[in-house]
Amino acid sequence: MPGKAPSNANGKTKVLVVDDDPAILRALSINLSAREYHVLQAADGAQGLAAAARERPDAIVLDLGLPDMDGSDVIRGLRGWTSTPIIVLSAREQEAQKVAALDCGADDYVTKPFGMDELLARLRAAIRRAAPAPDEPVVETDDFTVDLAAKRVTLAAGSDVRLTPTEWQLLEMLARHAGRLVTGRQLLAEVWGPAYQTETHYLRVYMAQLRRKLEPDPSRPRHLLTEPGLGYRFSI
Amino acid sequence: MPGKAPSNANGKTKVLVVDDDPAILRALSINLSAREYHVLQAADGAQGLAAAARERPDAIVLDLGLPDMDGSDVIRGLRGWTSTPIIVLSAREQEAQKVAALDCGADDYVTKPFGMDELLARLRAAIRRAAPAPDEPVVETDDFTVDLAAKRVTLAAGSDVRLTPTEWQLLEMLARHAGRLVTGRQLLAEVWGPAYQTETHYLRVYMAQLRRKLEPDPSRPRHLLTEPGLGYRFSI
DNA sequence: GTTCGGCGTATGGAAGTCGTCAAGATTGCT
DNA sequence: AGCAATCTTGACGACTTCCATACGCCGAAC
Repeated sequence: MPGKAPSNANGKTKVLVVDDDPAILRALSINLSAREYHVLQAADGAQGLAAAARERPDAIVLDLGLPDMDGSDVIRGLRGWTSTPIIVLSAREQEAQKVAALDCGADDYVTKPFGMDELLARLRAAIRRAAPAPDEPVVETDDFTVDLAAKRVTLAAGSDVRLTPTEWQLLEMLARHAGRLVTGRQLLAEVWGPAYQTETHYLRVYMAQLRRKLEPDPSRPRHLLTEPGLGYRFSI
Repeated sequence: MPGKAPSNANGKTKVLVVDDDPAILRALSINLSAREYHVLQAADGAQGLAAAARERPDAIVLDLGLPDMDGSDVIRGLRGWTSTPIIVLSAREQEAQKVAALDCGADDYVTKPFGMDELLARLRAAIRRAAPAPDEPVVETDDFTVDLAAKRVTLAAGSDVRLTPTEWQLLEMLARHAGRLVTGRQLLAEVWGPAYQTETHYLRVYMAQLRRKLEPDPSRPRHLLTEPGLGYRFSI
């Protein structure tokens, strides 16, 4: 199936379903699982936000009528740090609410009762759109090469470098924005989760590890540069 | 208006509406024009494809019930060469048709009769998604180049300039209003916070630092100009 | 000619940030 | 359960950035 954006180990596309109605949760879960999606569930807004931060789903199906939070606030909470597609479900047929949700950053809006096939089609469309154009899956410098697709780093000498999962995520994030400055907040939110946006400490530790593994002279980095007070930059 | 992706000369977002019903064509045209979109019209599939190729709209609203072609074929004809967002309109409430349209590559699907506000919200959402980079904000002068996205300043000679966070914020603020005058109050409120609107002192210190780093002759600035008694201006 | 207010420049200490090392804590695998 | 790899956490010195003050320059007003 083309157009999917599998992000986890087993190659399945992760979908997070946030709904307080167990019947809907179950129906979606069954249908999505049958189509080889990896389904995560959450019963209210707080759980949904936590699950999204923890699991990094490829798409989110969100019911607006949650018991604990306003739907728009959930959307804003997600959009603060991720651009994962969000498909909103709602029992209410109020146009103003649709407009509000879409303008908060939702990608699509489906009114209950909905047809399962339609929801699945909209989900496919959303995930297809979100799949980033694999424009340049290889970033190359004088000293090493980062292959985003193969998740592999090779030194100029030819030897492969072993990176831990966290190290790789950090390097991937930097390499995807090669040349551009990436703020510490962005990196922390993406790699460790939005709750860690102030733990700048992790960044220092892991940047040091990456430099030790990749830079010819780790104490004078040529590619993994610090912009004091602002963030880091992958310089080719 | 954030989120738009103006692609033509006058800065408006181009929307192509393809529908054989003159009433809908007119209603959409009026509503879109009122919201500062540039509206193009086509009455059947062939005209629609031709207009899309000729005009490169930023989004397309497509009625499925066209007299000359099947709707899915129109979508496929567009998707062969462009990824412009397509929002499908259809009178029929048939789920299978929605699914087919979405799987052909449509981005969204609205069933007639539809609320104008909802359609406009979906249009905004589609255009927002399609604008991956909120354009490439680069401000260039004879002596240096400011790349807002990459947070990078390069001298004409080619060397990068290192700015502190405060220096960068100040320069960014000026560059975003390039050519226009920015008052000291605005700058202070934005960079240091609303409580500092009278501390004009900070401005003098940091403007001096920016000039020293960026101007060929810091004592006779060519781009970071003082408007005595008013504020500062970034002159290209 | 003097005074005054707005502006530009220089400098030093306080506060914060960054890099490094190393010791727990956690996880996953055998 | 035990082991190894990985992730977290803490402490410290080196460095950068920020803020505050002091001083010189210039034009306008008197």
